[in-house]
Amino acid sequence: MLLTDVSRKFVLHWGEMGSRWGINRTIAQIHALLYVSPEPLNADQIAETLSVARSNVSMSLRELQGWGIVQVVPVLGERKDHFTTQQDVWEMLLVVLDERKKRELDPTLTVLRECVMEAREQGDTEKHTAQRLNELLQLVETCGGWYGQVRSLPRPMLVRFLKMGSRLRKLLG
Amino acid sequence: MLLTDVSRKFVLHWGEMGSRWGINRTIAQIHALLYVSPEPLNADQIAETLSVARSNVSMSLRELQGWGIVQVVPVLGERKDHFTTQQDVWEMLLVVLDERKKRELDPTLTVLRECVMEAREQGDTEKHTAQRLNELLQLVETCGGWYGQVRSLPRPMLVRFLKMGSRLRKLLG
DNA sequence: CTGTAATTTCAGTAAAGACTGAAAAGACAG
DNA sequence: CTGTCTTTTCAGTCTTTACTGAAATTACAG
Repeated sequence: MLLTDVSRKFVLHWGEMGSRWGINRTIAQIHALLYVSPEPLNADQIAETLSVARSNVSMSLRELQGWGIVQVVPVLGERKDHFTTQQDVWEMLLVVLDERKKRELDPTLTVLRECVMEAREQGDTEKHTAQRLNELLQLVETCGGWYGQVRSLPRPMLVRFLKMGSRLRKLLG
Repeated sequence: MLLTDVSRKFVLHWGEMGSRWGINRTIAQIHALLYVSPEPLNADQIAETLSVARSNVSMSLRELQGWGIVQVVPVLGERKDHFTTQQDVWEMLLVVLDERKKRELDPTLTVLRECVMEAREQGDTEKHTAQRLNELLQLVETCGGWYGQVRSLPRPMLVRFLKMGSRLRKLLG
């Protein structure tokens, strides 16, 4: 299995972007590879194509499955597990956002709430801190709530909403 | 300079979150520290409070200034540079999003456009790749365009928009 | 069961990223 | 200028994270 020029370019860039957003480079590359692959790949093919150890692929695939963007598919007449990724990019985006919300935003909300409470208990000593942290908490809560709203829109409406461009302003104005 | 319990908790958490999003832990901690500090701090104070080398603080502050979320403020009767961060959290969020768009989304757009073009040049060989990459490109373009729209709303309208919760659905329905 | 293929685990190692301290450069009062 | 205070740079080191390969485990056909 050899990557074409275009695929290689994409896979490398995707890996790079991943690592800038706190996602392991190899994991992002595997994801990219599966995304452009016309058919499901098995772990050996992935390892060979990306020149990484078989065991590394195994761990990375498990991670991707944990994120919910890669799944095992059976291939007729093949004993090895084969893997694909979501073909619908919007679904993929939402799944990733959900996961990051759960893993990072929600814990931050919890910590901020605790901090604001504790700061208030300290009275005047922490008045300023309480103030600042509360502002941040409001922001995070607002964004989280908004995301929940958007998330619950039926898919076509969501896409329509994002595509509506300059009409957004009119709508609100 | 010793951190209070609340501040320490917040600073540590913020550092942790930063590193999950591809931002150096120390840099995020410095940002958090400045955010809760009632008055501007100089580099030595920061270094002492967070127990990191003075030189590290220097580099990190420079990075934060590059992101546009920390600035130097002169303090009367003080020779050393003092630093603060945006007090308006919304402004802070937008500045960070702008910067990440510029650094990560825009380059990705460029690469995807190139890839789609190159794939199309290959004709049938890369038909599938062209297809997949184009879908991704559409997604990124849509999101980028949408952000541009939202970004250009006057601040109060933007906040109102994010806070509007369940009315969003009605508005679109 | 037994043997073979496939996958996972994990201790050890390699690579990447972050940090330090010493030295250089810059700023500025006298 | 000169001397002092401040900031920056960067080579070397340390820490963290990622990766490998050998061994253990699992899956399953015969």
